[in-house]
Amino acid sequence: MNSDFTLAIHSLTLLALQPDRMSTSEYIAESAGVHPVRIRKVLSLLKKHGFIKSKEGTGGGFIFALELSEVSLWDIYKITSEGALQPKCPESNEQCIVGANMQSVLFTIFLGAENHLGEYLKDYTIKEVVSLINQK
Amino acid sequence: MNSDFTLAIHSLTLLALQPDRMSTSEYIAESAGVHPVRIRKVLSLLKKHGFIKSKEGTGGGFIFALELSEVSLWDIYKITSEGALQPKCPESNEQCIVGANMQSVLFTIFLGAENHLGEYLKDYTIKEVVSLINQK
DNA sequence: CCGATCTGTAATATTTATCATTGTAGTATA
DNA sequence: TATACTACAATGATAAATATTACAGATCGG
Repeated sequence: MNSDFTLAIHSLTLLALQPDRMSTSEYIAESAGVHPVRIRKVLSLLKKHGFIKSKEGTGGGFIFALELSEVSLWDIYKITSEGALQPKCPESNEQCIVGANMQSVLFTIFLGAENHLGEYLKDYTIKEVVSLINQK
Repeated sequence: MNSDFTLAIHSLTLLALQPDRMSTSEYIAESAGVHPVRIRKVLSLLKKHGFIKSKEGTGGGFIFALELSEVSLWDIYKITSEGALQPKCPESNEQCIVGANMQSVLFTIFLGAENHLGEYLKDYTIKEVVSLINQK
C-alpha cells in the first residue's frame, strides 16, 4: 500500500487535534518523520478535494475544512492511492492464451476487490482514527 | 500489490491448462514475460504448500497437485503477499501522540482490511480464473 | 515597502526495492 | 555419462520511492 495514504491519514489526524490554528508542513513532517516537501505534496491533493484549507505566508499552514466524520479512509484512499491494489503485470506473451488475457482478467477481479475494500474503509472516518489514537 | 501474486496465478492457470504433462519454468516464464529463476522461486513456495508438484531432470517441471477449485486467490495471496496491504509507515516521532500511536492504529485497521479482502478473494479459485480466461 | 515566514512546484540526487543474470550443485532420464 | 531439468545463493542492473535543493509567489508585521 502506497505510503501517501498513510501520510494523508497522519496529517489529517494531526490537523484534527489542532482545530484552532494553522499547522505548518514542517510541524507535520516532524511528527510523521518525512520531508516537509512531501507533506506539502500530499496535502495539496487533500486541499484540491476540499478536505483542508491552506494559507501561505507568516502564520500560514494547513487546517481542517470539514467535520472529522465527513472524511473517511475510503475518501483518502481514492485520492491518494486509487488503483494501488492492481497488481502490475509484466508484459506477457500475446501468443499464449493465458499471457494474452491474464492482465484483463486480473484487472476485472481487482476492480471488484478495490470496491470491496472500499466498503470496509468507508466505516473509518478521521473521527474514529482520532478516538483510536486517544485510546492508546 | 506484489507481483509474485500475479505470477503465481499466471503460473497456476497455465498449469491448469496442461494437466497431463510437466511444464518447465522456461515455458512458464515465456508466457509470463519474466525470468525463469523468478518462476522457480515463486513456484517453490506453491510447492511447499502442496498446490503443485515438481520434478527435476529431463522431462521434469511443474504440475498441478490439486483440483482447480481447491485453490483460491486468497490461498495464493496468503502465501505470496500476506501483509502486502499494510502501509509501510516511516519511523515517526515518538514524542508526538499521533506519531507514537499511528502505526499501531493503522496496523489494526489494515489487519481488518486484509481479512475483508480475503472474503472477496475466497470466491475466486483457479477454476474460475481458467473459465474467465477461456471466455475472452 | 522590506524582511521574514510560509505554501507551491519543479528539478535533481539519493536511497531502497524489484528484478534479471550468472554460477554452481543436485536430480532424473535415456 | 551426457543432457535437461529444479534449487538456490550471490551479484548486478533497473526502476520506483523518497529526500534534497532551489526558487517563485503569498502573507504578515514592522
